[in-house]
Amino acid sequence: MARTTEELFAIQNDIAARARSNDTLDLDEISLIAGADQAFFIDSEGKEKIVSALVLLNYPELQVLDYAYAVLPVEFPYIPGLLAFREAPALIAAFRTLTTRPDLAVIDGGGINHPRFAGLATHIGVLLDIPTIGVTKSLLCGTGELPTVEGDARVIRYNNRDVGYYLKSKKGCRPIIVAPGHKVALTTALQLMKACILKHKLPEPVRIAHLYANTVKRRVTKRTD
DNA sequence: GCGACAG
DNA sequence: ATCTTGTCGC
Repeated sequence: MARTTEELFAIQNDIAARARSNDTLDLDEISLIAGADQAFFIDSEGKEKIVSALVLLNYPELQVLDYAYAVLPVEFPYIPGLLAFREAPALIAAFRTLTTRPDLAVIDGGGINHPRFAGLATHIGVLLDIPTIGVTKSLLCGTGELPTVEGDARVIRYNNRDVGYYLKSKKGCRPIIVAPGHKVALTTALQLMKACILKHKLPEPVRIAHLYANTVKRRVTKRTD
């Protein structure tokens, strides 16, 4: 049976309480990073489906080592603040197909920069017990100045707490938002994402995962006659 | 009550 | 997120 908003809020409060804001890994212990992103489509039966795509990269080289994905029916609507209940199931299914465990997962979605400090990245990190960082292109909540110089970052605050950063990743591009998800410190999240910016606005893990999500989507929606 | 609101 | 071609700028 469907759960009430109060129950979903309670789940998020519990996840936020279980989330760790300190580093669990030393920077030099990170060698395998996962990037995650989702794409949606309507199948031949008119059913809405979600594609959760994962890409594995070595670090700090950032070369693609492997890909993985999962396609599931969508059973929850998009509601700001409750994104995890819509996307986490498929994302977790995709992670379960991996034979190796990444040291860190960069997820396209928020982290602790969330009304209840439990965005998608935090949700996934706590449930799968992996260090995570959330990256988004727009803000759900919080405030912060917008950096204008490439490479510069400004803290984002919410409820009197530092919850992430605006990062001017490239000239001519609006700043992206970087936030800790689970088991990664605030400054470490920023440092790592800066190291993952190559020639594009988005960090390599999520940028490539986004491309792969669309590749899978096109593949599964391609007519087979 | 009104507006804002990750993907 | 998704519907969609070319085009201007870094």
